[in-house]
Formats: sequence, C-alpha cells, structure tokens
Amino acid sequence: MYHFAILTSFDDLLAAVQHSPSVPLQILAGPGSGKTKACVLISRIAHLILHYSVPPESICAVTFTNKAANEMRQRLNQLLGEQYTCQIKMGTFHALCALFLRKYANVIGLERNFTVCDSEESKKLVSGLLKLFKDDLATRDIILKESTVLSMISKAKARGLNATIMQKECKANKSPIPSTIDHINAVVSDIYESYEKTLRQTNSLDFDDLLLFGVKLFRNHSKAVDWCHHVLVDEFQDTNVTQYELMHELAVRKCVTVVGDPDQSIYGWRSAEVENLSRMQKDYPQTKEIFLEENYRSTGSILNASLAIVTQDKNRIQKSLFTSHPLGSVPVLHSSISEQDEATKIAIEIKRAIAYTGGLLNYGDFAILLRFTALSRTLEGALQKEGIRSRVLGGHKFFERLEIKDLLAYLQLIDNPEYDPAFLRIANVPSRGVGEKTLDELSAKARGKKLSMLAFIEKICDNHIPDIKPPIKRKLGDFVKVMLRLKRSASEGATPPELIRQLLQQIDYENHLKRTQTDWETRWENVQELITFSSEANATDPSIVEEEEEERPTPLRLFLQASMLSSEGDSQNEENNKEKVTIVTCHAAKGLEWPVVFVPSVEDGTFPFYRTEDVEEERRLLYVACTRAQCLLYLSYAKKRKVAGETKNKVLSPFISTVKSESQPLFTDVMPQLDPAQCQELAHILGRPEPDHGEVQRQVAQ
DNA sequence: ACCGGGTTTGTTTTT
DNA sequence: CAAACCCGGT
Repeated sequence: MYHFAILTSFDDLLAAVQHSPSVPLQILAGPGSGKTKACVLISRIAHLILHYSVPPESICAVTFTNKAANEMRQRLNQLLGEQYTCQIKMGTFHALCALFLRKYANVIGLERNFTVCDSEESKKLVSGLLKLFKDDLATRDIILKESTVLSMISKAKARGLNATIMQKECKANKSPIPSTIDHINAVVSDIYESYEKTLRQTNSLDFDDLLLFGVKLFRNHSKAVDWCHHVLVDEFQDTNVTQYELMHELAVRKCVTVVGDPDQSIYGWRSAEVENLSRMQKDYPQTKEIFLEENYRSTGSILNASLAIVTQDKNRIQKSLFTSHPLGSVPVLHSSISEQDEATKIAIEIKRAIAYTGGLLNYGDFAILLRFTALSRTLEGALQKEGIRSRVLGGHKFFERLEIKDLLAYLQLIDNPEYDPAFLRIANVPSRGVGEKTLDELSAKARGKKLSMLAFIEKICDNHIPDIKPPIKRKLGDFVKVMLRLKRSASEGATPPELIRQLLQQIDYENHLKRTQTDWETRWENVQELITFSSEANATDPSIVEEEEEERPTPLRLFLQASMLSSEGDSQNEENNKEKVTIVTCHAAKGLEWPVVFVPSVEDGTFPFYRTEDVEEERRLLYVACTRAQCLLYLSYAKKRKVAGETKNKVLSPFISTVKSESQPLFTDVMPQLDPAQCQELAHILGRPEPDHGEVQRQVAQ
C-alpha cells in the first residue's frame, strides 16, 4: 500500500524506508534524490506503522517548517487515512515544544497561557534596553545595533548559555586593558539578563525559549516523553545544538531516523551545526548511514555545473551525485549592464521559452531565486511590464504584516494580560493621543508597582491610583473598556472569528486603516483573510489527546500559537499560481524544484553576501539554488547595480569565475535553442506530452 | 513638551 | 516596506 509513495524502487531508497526501527539511521540525501518527491520520510513512517506495528501516537516527526509538516500530514492522510495520521506528532521543533509546554506548563514553572514572543517584539524589547546603554556606548565610540545584540543573545541561547554564565565568562575573559570587544560583551550580557527578566515578567517565551524550556521539560519529566517510540528529523543539517538535545531527549528508546545533506546546510547564521551528524554517530554508535546519491530531478549538465560550484569547498564531506537524465542544455551565464537590463532579459527569455515550447511550459514552471528579498523590486516591475504575472513566495509573511500584528496584539492581550509588548503596540492603535513618551513613563511606573501595564491602566481608570495626570485616564478609558468587553466575550466562549469581528467594530479598524495607510484596501483584505484563517485554525492544529477536558487550550490560544509559528506567505490561492512566475529567496526555495530556474545577481557582494560570516555557506546557498532546476538553469549578473541608493560597479561571483574555464564548458552565454529536439528532451524529463509543432509556430509568430 | 502626519532611507537569510 | 527622522500644530 505504502509502495504507492515510492515512485522508483531503487535499492537505496527501499533500504532506507525498510530499515529496522531499532537501529538509528542517517539518510544522507543529495538534492533531488527522492527525499521529497519519493518522500523517503513519509514512506518510512508508513512502513513503521504498517510493517513494524509502531503505534502512530508514539511517532514524532520533525520538519523544518510547519508548512512542510502540513504537507507531510496530507500525504500521509492519503496513504494511511486520517484516523492514523492525526495521532502522529508532527511539526517543527518549535511547534512541538509549544504543544507540550502548554500541557505541562505547571510542572516547569510556566503559566499555561504564555505568549510566544516573535522576533519583531524581541527586537523592540532589546532596542528599549539598548537605549539605556546609549550614552555609555557613545563615550567609548561604540555603535551597537539592536540586530547585533539580538543575534548575540540568540546565539548564546542556541548554545544553551544563560545570562549569568555569559556575564561570568565576560568577567573571566577580561584582559587587563578592557577592549571594545570586552565592553560589548559586558553590555550584551547585561541586556540579555534584563531581556530574560522581561520575558518572564510578561509571561512569554521567545523562539529560542521554546526549545530551551522544551529540553528542560523532556529531560526532567519522563512522563512528557514516555509516549515517544520513534523520532524522525528532516533537514537534519540545519538543526542547532538545542534542537539536537531535544531530539536526544525525545529518543528515550534510541530509535531515531534523520534525513539531511551537509552540502545543503544554509542556516549556520541561525546556529545550525552540521557537526550534529557526527555527534549523532558518537551518541548512537550503531548508527547506520545510507547515501542517496542518484538525482532524479536535474539534467546532467545542471548537475555538473552545480557540483563544480560546491566541490570548490575543500573541507566538504566527499559525496558523489549522478543522474540518469540526459545532459540537456548547458546552463546559461549572461551579463547585463544594469539590474533593469537583467530583469528585462529574464522577462523576455521567459516569454521566448514559453513560445518555443508551445504550451509544454507555463508560467508556473519558472522560478527566480534571489539572495535576498529586496532584489525582487526590479524583477517584479520588469515582469509586469512584459505582462507576466508573478508571486513572491514568503517575501513578507502574512503574520508579520502590521495590520495583522495589530489585531493579534489585541487578542494576545485578551489571552495573556501580562504581555506588555502587545499592550505597547496597540495602546495607541487607533490613535488615542498617547505617544512614545507617555507610554515610556507609564511603563516605568507600572514596573515600579510590579504590575502589568494593562493592570496598571485599569487601576488608574478605576481611580485606584490617583497620581497620574487626568488626560491619561480620559485617553485610555475607552481602550480599557474595549479590552474588558473582549475579555468577557472570550470567557463566555466567543470563537476567534467572533472576537476579531467584535474588535474590528469596536475600534473601527477599517477607518483607522483608511486614515493611516495608502494601500488600505489590500490591508483590509488581509484582515478578512485573518478571520478566515482563525476559523480554520482549530481544525488543522495537531493536538494532544487530553485526559481532562478543561486542560485543552482554548481555541483562541491555539489560534494565536498557530499564528506565531506559521511560515505561511501571503496569497495561497492555489488556482492561478500555475500562471504565475515564482519569485523566492534561495533559503525559502530549499526542498522545492522547477523546470526552469533563474538566479540573478550572481555577483561578488551578493554571492557571497558582503556581510557574511561564512563564505562556504554562501557557496552552498548558490549550490542549493542551482540544484532546484530540472531542465533549464540561467545565472546572470549585472555590471552596474544600485545598492542602498548608490550605483556600484559589480563583478561576477568568485564562486562562478573560478570554475567556468575548466575542461568542459560548464556554462554558456548562448541562450538555449529550444528546437524540436530540445523540446522533446524537455518533455521526456518532465514526463509531459510533447508539444505540437503547429502550436509552437503559432506562438513563436506572436 | 508632545503628537501625528508626511518624507527619507536603507534593507540577508527565518522558526 | 517599515523604521527613523523632520517639522508644523496643539
């Protein structure tokens, strides 16, 4: 039955799927090796259940995004039926931790209604704390950005270092003459301490906390992990130390399957450690390795060019890769005089390819892979000019839009009145004449009284605290009333969509958008979409079967949690996506594939990115991008590009210039002919019917 | 002194 | 696209 999932019956794939559950397994799967398409992991889960009789509720499958988890769940539904799959624990490490932390909150000293603090709020918190050190830093001529502080804190957390340890380390390492680095470390560890204190006081956990508290829970409370018989981890090369520890704590029975590819590790900047592969071999000495080296995706020449790029990394773990597909056309490398020129060339080439393949390819088969999202502006413009529709995948994510975050902040405050970040966000939305200064003052006073800001303001409005100027009470009185009404509705069992509708009406949010945003129409549409999402959230959320009914999180809490951990992009209207060219970052393209792939801006400074800490990781990123292509691959660079307002001269990426003149031509500057023979080959690789010659000629004529 | 609306600026990658 | 900045109005 599950063989349905395996498109090919090759030995290695089968061995990986059927491997004994009790022997730890590492599947090292190169790009296009059937990791996703033939879904090794999905087939293995099915095999564990059907053949080895592993109970579905004792399986834990960890994916890199929650979107991937949803897809996995859907495909398993088709194979096994929903009654099995709904019991499997599936999701990102973050989502799984959140799930169990809610259930066992009291055991490790958390409130059940903790809020997940996303990176935007974390950044605001850090930024507020950093201001306290501004003068001190200025006297030493140190510029410290909040993003730097944030990433230093996050890195410390990912390695499991708390603020106290960090402070001790700083003192221990101090050289006789305090250097700038020492000073920065000292300041950051102080900010770290206050940051943690604020999170605890406001009953919230940031993304790193979810993992850290998860480890703490699983390590010290066996009943939280007893259920687990088998752990499977996808994208293992992108896990960090804490995530490894989570896996280790969950694997109480030492049954582990991981899938990964060191060549595709591109999240080092987020503290991912490829070394987790060797660490696992040490911790689980019996670990068996299975290499999947056959690529079922790309043509030979795409694979050759990609391998030429990644094998320049001398420290790379040696691994081969081959394909049964024909060589196909040689990847294109072309230059342009400007980014506009580059974008136009891409647009024209897309139209040409569609015409010359006479309906074999449509717009949905094309993807443009970018180093960072800001590069999409000119491309979107050029495509639009040529009448090509496009969609930006995961550009600015739905739940990060300001109108969505405003509304979520209200809901968060209903669920967790202590969550001051939400209060600070919405106290003046819509405008109530309470600005930054006033809020700072109120915040300090509330802290002095050891109250949450909402509780403090409520007291002022009830005349329990007299020492505030009358305007505050007048200005924020309405806000307090809105919150009270919403809280009452929620306690009376109002559903999330009902709460949102009530909220919209009470604060007249539509009017607020019209007043403050020029593009209020699309923003209002997003608000409507949020209502839709909120009504679906409970159904899709993986939930633990609760012994006691009242322990189950409220629908509101489930909805909020799903929102904070979602990676969903803007419009998922599946219908017309077939007619749209996909624009996506290389990072977000991981695991995806398209018949035709363009990678623009292959220039020094972009690949590798000029501020990178790890050049090899940038190389792997380009490798990941190139290996997304099935049939046609186009790299391009511009000789001049506008960077941060200034036009700069650019040169070809060293990743390419060092490989392009080897014995066989890896790249060509000639666009593919797309003659009948090539079309036939294309159709064969994609498994599609060949185009009709008459149709080709008709479209070319146009 | 503080708000709020308008303009400038400067952008990695994401749970 | 939103944070940072500026400046007129209260």
